[in-house]
Amino acid sequence: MQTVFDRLVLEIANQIPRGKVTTFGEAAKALGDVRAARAVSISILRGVRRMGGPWHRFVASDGSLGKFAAEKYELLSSEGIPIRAGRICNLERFLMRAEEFEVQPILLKMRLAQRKLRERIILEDRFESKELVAGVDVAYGWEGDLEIGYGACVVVDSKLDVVEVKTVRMRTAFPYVPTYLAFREMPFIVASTRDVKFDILLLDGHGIAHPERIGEACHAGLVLGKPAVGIAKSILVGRMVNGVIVHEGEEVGHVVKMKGKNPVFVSPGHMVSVETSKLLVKRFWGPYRQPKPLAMAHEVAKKLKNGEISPTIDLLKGD
DNA sequence: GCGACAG
DNA sequence: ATCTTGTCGC
Repeated sequence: MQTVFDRLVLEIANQIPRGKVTTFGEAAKALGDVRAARAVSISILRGVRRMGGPWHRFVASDGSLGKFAAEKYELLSSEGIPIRAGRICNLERFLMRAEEFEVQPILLKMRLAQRKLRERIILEDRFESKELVAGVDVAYGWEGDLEIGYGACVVVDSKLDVVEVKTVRMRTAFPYVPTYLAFREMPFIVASTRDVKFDILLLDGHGIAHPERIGEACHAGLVLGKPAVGIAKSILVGRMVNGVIVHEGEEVGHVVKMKGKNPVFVSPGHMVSVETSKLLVKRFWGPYRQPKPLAMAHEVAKKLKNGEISPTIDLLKGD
């Protein structure tokens, strides 16, 4: 119950009267995008339920109860909701739809922000140098109902030697919602790269291979004013055509397949071309399943989460 | 059962 | 991404 998203979900929960229910999807739509349905359910379970709120008035779109069905059955039954075979009967009769909620459509606002920001994306090579490449990654964990993120930035030089490592620990400000990943991870990217010297940024996720053509790598490149490349393990949008990711008729990225490794999907974020993005990923690969800076950042973030190392910056207790 | 949506 | 025992493959 700590993020803006959690507070908005709670507002929705408090607008459902006794004898009514809503679905995770309808609540997500009220917030501006059905894609947030999963995030809504997590927020309900870890936030609203723990604080004793009306968590039971949220069900799946087919009327099934979902997690803690037995407990939810008792609570809904006592409020007059008919349930048979684990499903609400005549769901539409008791359902509150998205339009009935009065809540800030935060995801819609974020989508508009993405559309405004994407106008500034440059898909041409604009390098000062290609000597120092930074990789950033974030690991996540829960402490009760508080979600904590552990960010790591690792910089390597042209010989693939690690020249700098910076880490940060802080609370997560936004849940994971497909196509809005940047809003979850940008705070960690900004904090872990602050005062770090590098020429190119690599991160887990997509660049322009995104439904709005502005994935996390674009967002990060724009905010930091640096060339940035996205490297993902699966496709978000588009189809593979001869090693190229094609979305709505445009070439938005490449499939890079290194010997003995699973393929990765590479798309430019900012100040780099589609072609150069691919070459850079190969150039800084190393003996891992992804480019060395990313593999290292992943390891460091995991160690930080496990308490094996302490953070350069700890925003949990000041610093 | 199908389709599947980065991390 | 995280949750997790035993299981599979080199």
